[in-house]
Amino acid sequence: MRESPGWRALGKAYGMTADSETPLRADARRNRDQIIAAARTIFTQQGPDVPMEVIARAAAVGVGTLYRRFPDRDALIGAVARDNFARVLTEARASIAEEPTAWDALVRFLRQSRELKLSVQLAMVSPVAAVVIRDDPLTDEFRRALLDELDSVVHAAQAEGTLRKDVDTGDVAMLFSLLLRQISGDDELARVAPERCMTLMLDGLRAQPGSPLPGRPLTSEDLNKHLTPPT
Amino acid sequence: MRESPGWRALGKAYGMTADSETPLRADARRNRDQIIAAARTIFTQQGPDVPMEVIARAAAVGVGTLYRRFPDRDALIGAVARDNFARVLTEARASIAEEPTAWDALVRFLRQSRELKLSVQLAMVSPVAAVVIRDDPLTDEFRRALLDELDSVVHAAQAEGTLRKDVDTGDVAMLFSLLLRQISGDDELARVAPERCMTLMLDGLRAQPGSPLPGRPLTSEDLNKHLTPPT
DNA sequence: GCCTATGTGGAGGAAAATATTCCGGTTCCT
DNA sequence: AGGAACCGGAATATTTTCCTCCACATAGGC
Repeated sequence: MRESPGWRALGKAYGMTADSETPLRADARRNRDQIIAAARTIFTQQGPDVPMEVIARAAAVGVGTLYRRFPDRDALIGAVARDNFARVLTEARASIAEEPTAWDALVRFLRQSRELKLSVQLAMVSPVAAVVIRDDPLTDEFRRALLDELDSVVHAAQAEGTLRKDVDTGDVAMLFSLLLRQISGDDELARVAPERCMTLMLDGLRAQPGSPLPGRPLTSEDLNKHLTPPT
Repeated sequence: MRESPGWRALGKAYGMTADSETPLRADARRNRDQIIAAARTIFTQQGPDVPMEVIARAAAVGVGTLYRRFPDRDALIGAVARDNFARVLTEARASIAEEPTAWDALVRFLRQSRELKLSVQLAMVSPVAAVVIRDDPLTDEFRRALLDELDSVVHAAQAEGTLRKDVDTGDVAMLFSLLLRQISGDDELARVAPERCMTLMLDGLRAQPGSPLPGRPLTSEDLNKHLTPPT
């Protein structure tokens, strides 16, 4: 009868922010991290509506363990969101700090960041997750901080003359949020296409265009091959 | 016991291509069209995995009617796919015939075509639908014809000098397939964003950039408003 | 090494979502 | 009018998903 009343509610509101309650046994902590890592991957690919068991399997853990650590899906989503937003923020700051120009920082940030995908997915695509995020003050804080950083790069790039003046942070975020959905399959097309699209989109953003595209042009024959032969 | 053996298989393979079997009573035909129309809308928005009853309701029809006309989901998907591919093909040909330049034809085709969205969704995003399409010779024919048309516009635009030379039909299709997923919600952001993205992407494709963007720049504050206040 | 609080896996029953059948009643067509 | 074709949706079957529970395992202080 260890559970005092309100324990669950507290856990759900603030999550396990490292310092909460008893400091988890070593293996428990490891499992918890695996769960979040697995959920991060799967949420990115399939959205936050996948059955809990899928996540448990991917984390090499029993469903029981998952439920013990996260009382319901919302708790899990919340934890993943906090973790993910923090990562994105870190990446953004690193880009800004390490790249010579604002444009380079922007490009690096957008290119390297698979994490960003998940953030946008959680915040803007999935209605369920959006609610969870709105109700979690910590996540909300991360989100604000992130947007501040983005704002500063975007405006700096415009001051540099590398980013067109008729867009703003919202446009940039929206544009790249479109890279969300994966093409099904795992052939060359599915692998190369996102990079090419990314480059084309960056050319669209740039004040003057002209970047070379990676890979070779994808023809309609490529699409055919993607549709027909696998089996 | 009207159903001779093989009837279902035949119906599934070729679908009701207007001339199949007995020519359907008037009300039946009407209902069938409503079903396909409804399915088209819903598939576009939510993908082809929605419960059958949702489609029936949207078509103002009982589930029974739906199942009578389409023995299973695959049959429905097949019918919608044929209908949709045919529409896209028509739109493509109209664009090519009526626009003065290849670039204009391309832009019009990509802009106006909500249908295209569904085609790409069915053919490339949903694995289930992809299988159905692959197994249906008629749909396959449509798809080839469509890609031929696309090929010709793309190459014509390149010959004109309006489309960059380092892309091909596959790139164009992929890029716009990204416009698939909607942002959740129905506020200004959700309404304006797609158009802006479309224009940015076209700028990225264009040999020289410079189109004015519709609407006003979306700021990070716009994103905030989208996330917080509704209720 | 031993002991116990803490943690684990996953079977299994409850609940929800979805698919599919069936038939009394209605509508079209000649 | 009259019969074949068709309709709606309640009822039933099936599948998916959730979540609890407990016999067994392990970490880690002593």
